[in-house]
Amino acid sequence: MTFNLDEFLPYRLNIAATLISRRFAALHQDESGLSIPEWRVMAHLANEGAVSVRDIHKRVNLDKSIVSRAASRLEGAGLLRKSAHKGDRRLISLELTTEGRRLMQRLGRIADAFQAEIRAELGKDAAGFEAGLDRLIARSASGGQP
Amino acid sequence: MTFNLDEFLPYRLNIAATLISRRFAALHQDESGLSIPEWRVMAHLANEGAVSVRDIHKRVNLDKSIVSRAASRLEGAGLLRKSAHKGDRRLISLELTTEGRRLMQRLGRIADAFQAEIRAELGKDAAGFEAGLDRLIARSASGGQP
DNA sequence: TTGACATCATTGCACCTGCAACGATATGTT
DNA sequence: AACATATCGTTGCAGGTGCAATGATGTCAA
Repeated sequence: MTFNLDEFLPYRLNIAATLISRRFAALHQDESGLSIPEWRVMAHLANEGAVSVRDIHKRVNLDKSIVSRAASRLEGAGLLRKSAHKGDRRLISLELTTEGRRLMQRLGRIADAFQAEIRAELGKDAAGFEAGLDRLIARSASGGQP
Repeated sequence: MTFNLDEFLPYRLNIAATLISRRFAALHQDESGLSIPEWRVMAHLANEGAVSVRDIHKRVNLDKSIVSRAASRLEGAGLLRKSAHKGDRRLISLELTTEGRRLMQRLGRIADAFQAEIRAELGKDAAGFEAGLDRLIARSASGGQP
C-alpha cells in the first residue's frame, strides 16, 4: 500500500480551497455578511450590469436554484433589483442597486488586497501555481482530456 | 471597478477543486460508491491501521460528526470494523475489514493513476503548482500570516 | 394558427454539513 | 474519596446544496 492521502492532489486542492475561502470570508464577513454564492452573484453583477439568472448560473458555476435563492436574499437586503426583461418575459434582469454598488466597491478593494497577500505568500511559485490552476480548470471543464 | 471574479484566486481555486473532485469521483464512483468523507476515512485507515474517530477528524480535516456518520455507514457496508479501545473506553478503534482493505487496494491504484494524469496535464507547471499548494495550506492552517 | 419542443426561473425534496448539546468516561486537584 | 474540568463519540437541528419537477413563456415547423 503505497498510496498516501496527504500527497493526493485532489485532497490537497480541496483543503487549500477550503482554507483560502475561510480566510477570505473572515476578512469580508463583518462588512458584508455575504455567503459565497451571494458574493459570486454580486461580483458578477458588478462587472456585467444587468444579466439574467441563467447568465450568472453559467458564468460563475452555480446551480440556477442557488442563484435564484441568492438573488432573492440579496433583493431583500436591498443590494440588487429584479426587473422584467424587455422582449423575453421568461428572463429576469438582475442589477445592483446603488447600495449594492457601494458595497461591491469596498469588497473589491478587500478582495484585491487579499489576492495580493496570497500572491506574496506564494512568492516565486505564484506564476506556476496560477498557470497550473488555469490549466486544470481548462482541461477539466471541457469534460476530460480531449 | 477593476475587480474581476474570473481572475480572483479563491474563486479559481474553488472551481478547480470542485472540477477535480468531480473527475475523480466519476472514476471511482462505480467501483466504490464512496462519498468524499467516506473516501478520506478509508484512505486514512488504509495507511494507519487502527485509529479513533478523533484521530481521523484531526488528520483529514473532517468534523468529528462527519467522521462518526461516515464510519457508521462504512461499518454497515462491511468495509470497516469498530471495536472498543483497550485502556480508554471513550475511544473507538476503527480498522478496515479484509473487504475494506481489498477495496482500498483497487482505489489506491485508481487514485495513483488519476494523480499521474493530472500531473501530466500540468506539465511543466506541476512542480510550481504543487509547491504553491503546499505553501498556501501551510500558511493558512497556522491561522493567517505569521 | 396550432402543436411539439426548448428554455427560463422557481420551488420541493432528500441529502449533507457544521455546530452545539449530550451522556459517558478520564484526568487532575484538593 | 470527591469534585470540577476535559475529552470522546453520538445525535439533533438549522441551514445550504444538487437535482428533478413545475409552470410560464418562446421558437419553430407544418
